[in-house]
Amino acid sequence: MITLTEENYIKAIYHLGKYGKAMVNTNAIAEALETKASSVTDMVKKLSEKEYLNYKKYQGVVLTEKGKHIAVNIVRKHRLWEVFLVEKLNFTWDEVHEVAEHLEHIRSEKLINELDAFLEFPSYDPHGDPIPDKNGNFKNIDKIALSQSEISHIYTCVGVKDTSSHFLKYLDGNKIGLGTIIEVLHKEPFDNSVKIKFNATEMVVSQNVAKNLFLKEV
Amino acid sequence: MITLTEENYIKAIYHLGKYGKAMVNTNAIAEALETKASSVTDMVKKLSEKEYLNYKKYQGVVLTEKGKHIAVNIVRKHRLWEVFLVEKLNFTWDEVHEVAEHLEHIRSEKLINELDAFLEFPSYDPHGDPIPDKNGNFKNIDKIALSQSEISHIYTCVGVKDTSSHFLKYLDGNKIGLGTIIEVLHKEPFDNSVKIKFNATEMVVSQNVAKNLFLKEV
DNA sequence: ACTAATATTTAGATTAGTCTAAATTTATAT
DNA sequence: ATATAAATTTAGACTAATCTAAATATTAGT
Ligand SMILES: [Mn+2]
Ligand SMILES: [Mn+2]
Ligand SMILES: [Mn+2]
Ligand SMILES: [Mn+2]
Repeated sequence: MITLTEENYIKAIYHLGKYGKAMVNTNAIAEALETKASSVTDMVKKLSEKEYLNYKKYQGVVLTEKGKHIAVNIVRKHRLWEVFLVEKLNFTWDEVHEVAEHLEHIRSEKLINELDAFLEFPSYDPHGDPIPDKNGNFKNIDKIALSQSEISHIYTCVGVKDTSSHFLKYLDGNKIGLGTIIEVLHKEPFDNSVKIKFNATEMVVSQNVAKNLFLKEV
Repeated sequence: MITLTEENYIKAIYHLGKYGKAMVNTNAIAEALETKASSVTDMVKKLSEKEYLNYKKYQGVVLTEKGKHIAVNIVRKHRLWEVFLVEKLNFTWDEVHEVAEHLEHIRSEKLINELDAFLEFPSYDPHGDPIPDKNGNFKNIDKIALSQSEISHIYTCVGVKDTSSHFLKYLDGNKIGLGTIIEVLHKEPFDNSVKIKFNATEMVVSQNVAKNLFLKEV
């Protein structure tokens, strides 16, 4: 049996280990879960014992296949619930995360597969993140950050990296959302800000914004 | 802050105290929650401390208004989720209880009120139990058990008392469900069995069944 | 009214998850 | 190479929820 807390650790480690990084270190996990490093050490020993991950003292952890499988299933549930909340219950994309954080732990194969069908097997969640299917496969779109874009090219906005309420509300306020068509007008080398144009509006966004907005060439 | 376990105790006490019974006793709670009497005593002290109920040593407990409010809210969530599972996700009425047992603890005002609206404000759950509205009011239908029925009267089946999978599957197997029109043909004094007729079918049901099937005079 | 059976509470132990503070290891910087 | 800083682990303590076994209170039967 796996506990809710264990699930949260495994998911956090999965997300932290996603981009490169051979090993995920203790402090990173502690920060992600808003807990203390000493608590992480304890839990990581237990998860290692249960073979959800491999743990090298003072080095960090790597999920096993068994651990990855658990993680992907939680991500699947999290993102499907997010779609449900936005599509069916009038939640905005900045409201869904907190509730999905709890719904993701409800354990019922039938529930999640029926929900998937009810939502007509969505491939992406409200933040543009891919939703694994019931076998754990997800179609990864090849997206780039706005900061990686090329001048005078035209892109569609397909996702966000930062899913915090602050950032999402900033985008809402500026009428940028998934599907928005963006032309890159200028990239300022001095502060890495980017001048963009969309729906006849021109605006300059900071490097911070540019790094957190994902695009796909149209 | 109230824990998931506390919520389960409060809900169990609410259901046990519903019919008459001034006080709910320790063993009844222990049985309902499949735990030991000593655990109940501990928890009941804590809930009393937090003013969710009044506890008289060796006598039992009664929920306070504060406790009742919590209980009704959990019941509301439980029954709304049950409706969702049946209406939208193809669950049968004997499959919903277990999952709803977990979903009922998800805490989000918006979630539950939007779900309520999405389901078009249902008044009854799949077992015929009334669903409290957001203010905690529920319209109680005046129903009687089949065992209380009168000969040659005609009734509509409006609910079940026992919501166990066993009983529900028995009803399914005999094509009895909510909405079924039933005529009472004979009541056998010897064993309290009842002979009924519905959809041109005649059958005899045991006292056990007769006590767990709720009817309303048509 | 007294005894026996039943119900309930207490005492003490256990497990999961967490924390602070101290000890240890690894990384960095002269 | 050595000292210092940063990261990590250990030790010991705490809370929530549970259990078993023993003690105590209530109820029922004669
Ligand atoms: Mn979570
Ligand atoms: Mn998301
Ligand atoms: Mn529950
Ligand atoms: Mn029900």
